[in-house]
Order: sequence, then C-alpha cells, then structure tokens
Amino acid sequence: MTQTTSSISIFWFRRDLRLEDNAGLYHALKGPNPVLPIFIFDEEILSKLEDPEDARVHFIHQEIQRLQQELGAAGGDLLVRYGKPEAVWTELLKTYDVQAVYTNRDYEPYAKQRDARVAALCSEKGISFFDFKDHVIFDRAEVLKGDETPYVVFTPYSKVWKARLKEDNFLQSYPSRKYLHNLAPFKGSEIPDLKSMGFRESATTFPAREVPQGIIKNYAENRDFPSRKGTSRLGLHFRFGTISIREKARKAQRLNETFLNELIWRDFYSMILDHFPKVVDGPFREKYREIEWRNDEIEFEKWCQGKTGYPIVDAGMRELNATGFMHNRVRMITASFLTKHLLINWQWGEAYFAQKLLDFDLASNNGGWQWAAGTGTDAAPYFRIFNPASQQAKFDKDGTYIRKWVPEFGTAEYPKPIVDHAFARERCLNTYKFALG
DNA sequence: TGAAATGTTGGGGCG
DNA sequence: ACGCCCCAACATTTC
Repeated sequence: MTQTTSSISIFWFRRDLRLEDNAGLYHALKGPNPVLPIFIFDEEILSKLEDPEDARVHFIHQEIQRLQQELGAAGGDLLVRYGKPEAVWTELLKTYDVQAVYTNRDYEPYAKQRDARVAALCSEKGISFFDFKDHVIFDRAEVLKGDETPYVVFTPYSKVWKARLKEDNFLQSYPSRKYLHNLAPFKGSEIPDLKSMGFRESATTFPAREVPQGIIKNYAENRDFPSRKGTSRLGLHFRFGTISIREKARKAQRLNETFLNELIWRDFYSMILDHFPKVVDGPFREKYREIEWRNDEIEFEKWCQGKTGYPIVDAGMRELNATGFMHNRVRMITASFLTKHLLINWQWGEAYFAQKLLDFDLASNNGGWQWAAGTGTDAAPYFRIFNPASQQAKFDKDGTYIRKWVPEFGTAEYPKPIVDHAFARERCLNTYKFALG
C-alpha cells in the first residue's frame, strides 16, 4: 500500500457489504475528498467464535473479496485489516491524511462502544466522524410515543411506523454506485486469508440474494409451512447488508403487507436493543428474573441434537444443525418447547441459535427468544404454550418437513418423548405463576 | 404469531 | 307433540 500525502475520507464497511444503495458510502463519495473504503475483520468478535468452519466468517470473507473486485474495477480499492478496531484505526490515522470518516450506524451495544471509541480517536485529531442510518428504515428517535418514549408494543409501533413512512420518501435509494469515480485511486491491497485468522472455508450453501419469483407476493399464505418454499431467506443478507433494506421494503410495500410487517419487526427489535441494551443480559420484564429454570443439561443437549422425541421440534433443530437455517414457524415451536416444556432459560437457546444461525442478528434473535419465553417487549403471554402436536397438525399435516429431517420417525430408532406434553404444560404454568405472583 | 377448559346452542334420537 | 338427553359445533373464559 502506497503511503500518500493527499487528503482522503475513509468509508468503513461493517454490516453493509454492498455498493448499491448504501447511505454512508453515498455520503462519503459525495463529500469533498477521495474515498478509501476499508473493512476490519474484528479480532474481538472473531476470537469469540468457536467453530473454525463458521460459515458466517466464510460468507463475509467471500463478500469482502467481491467488494474489493468491484471497487477495483471502479478504479478504487478496499483496504482490509485483521485486528482490534481501535488499534487498526490508530494505525490508519497515522498512515493516511484522513479528513473524515464515514460509516453506517450499528445498534448493538458492543458496536456502539466501539464506534464511540473510534469517534473519540478521530476527534482527538480533529477528524470528522459521520455515521448514517442504513441498516433500518427508522431508528431510535423516529418512531416514538406522544411522550417521546419508545414503543414497547409492536402493534401501535407498526401503525405509527407505517404512517411515518407516508410522510416522506424514506425508501428512496442512495445512488452510491453513481459516485464511485470519487474513490481514492489506491490499488492492490491484500485480504487476510481465512487461515491466518483461524478459520476455514465451510461447505455451507448460502441463500441467494435474489428472492425467487412469487415468494414475497404469496408470503402471507405460505410463510407458516416449513415444507414450502414460502419465506424469503434474506436474513443473512439483511444481517450483513448484502442487500438494501430500503429496496426490499419498497417491494414489500408493493406486494405484501405481511412481509412488510416482518421488516417492521426487524426495525422494532433493533430499536428495542438500541433503547434497552440490558435485554442482552436478561429479561426485558424484571419480574421474569424470578423464574426458577430447571436448566437440565442433558435435556438441553437433547434439544440441541434434535432428540426430544417431538418430531416437529427435532426436525427444526436438525435443520438448524445441518444448514444454519431454521424455518421461522419452527423457530417459535422449538423456542417455546425449550423454555416452556423443558423450563430451560431462554438465554441458553438464544446462545445456541446465535452460534448456529447463518442469519443470526443480535436484536432479532434476542427479541424472538424473549418473545417466546414471555419475558420481552410485546411478548407472548406466559400461558401461551405451543402444543407441538397441534402445531405439527396445522403446519406440517402430511409430515413432509418432518420426514425430511427426521428420517427415522415412526421407527423404533426414534426416541420416546422427553417429557409428557400435558404434564410439562402444567409444570410450566405453575412455575411461571409462582415466579410472577 | 395458543391451547385447554368451560359454557352455550341447536339438531336429532328417543321414549 | 313434547321433553329430555346427547353431543357436535361454536363461543367464551381461563391459563
């Protein structure tokens, strides 16, 4: 990398790995200086991942290569580093004559701290640090109650969200690609290989960036049936920003309100995480700290492996283990089963999903688990206990999904139920009732 | 974005 | 014809 004396701006990619409709990149390119884009493989985050074949690291690595190629073809470059963000930034700010840093906001507690420290480093040197909304349609201060406090119930939130959407052109694209001629003319950066960071390629197939024809249009009718191709499978791409949320929201607005609602849930949980970072460490509702979880480790292991003896639960867990994906309906069923039938702390399940899901997103995963356990904002009431048998009868009537993932279902090989449904239901009701008074 | 228990209603069988 | 019972089918309440 050539050292330079000419002034540049830096655009910092994080969870927005695309050149199209990228708010921060657009603003950087429209700014007064040539732009050097960078990406940091964050040692703090990567060192906590247990699996050297973690498919998400492979995915990011692949997308970084693609971005570098595209930026190279446009006459620029992507500088890629591996390390702790503060250390990397200290070095960058020494090496380059940086006038301004541009990036897109990230609402996770760790990310907010990291960005505050980097912004402080910049500020010490008189460098501007600009962050933009890109990951969501509306962020923390844009959808509030009359008294300026955040909504904690989804339905009124979504009403105001939709009303707000009509007030202005919030879904308009940022034509970042049109301004790539303002990239700084660097060349030839190296991308650290996976091995040097302690990872290997995984054999996982990543979901397509393009949603197959008809999925969104027919989302409402098909989304609850795990054997159908009824859901978008875009979670991974939303997580890493390899597609634009605005583009998909426009499509949803045009084609299917139920799908739009799912995107609103995503905004909702991002906003909740931003306003209430404590949800990362415990229940949103304090009362639920009192629940006496059984936390049986052997039962937890059976749940993880998909050996509970409840076929719809086992199918879901095996799908997750095999592919890094689980159908949304089945996520609710498996989560309800872990927390309510087995009385295992939802945080154990949250951590397992975090480790396994390709589309893992802290805000949505935490929100979903707190919903299932009844501990969260706008949560399912604690007495709402999914009956695995009737869920199966409703959503996988002919057993197609179950047979796909639990081939030994119906044979002597298949385990007996880990616990009797009626008994577990009563036990759960009593435990919750006792805790909540 | 539940399920089970309990309550109500109305048609049909039957004495 | 009538009252009584049974029991789906649906509605409401409760967890």
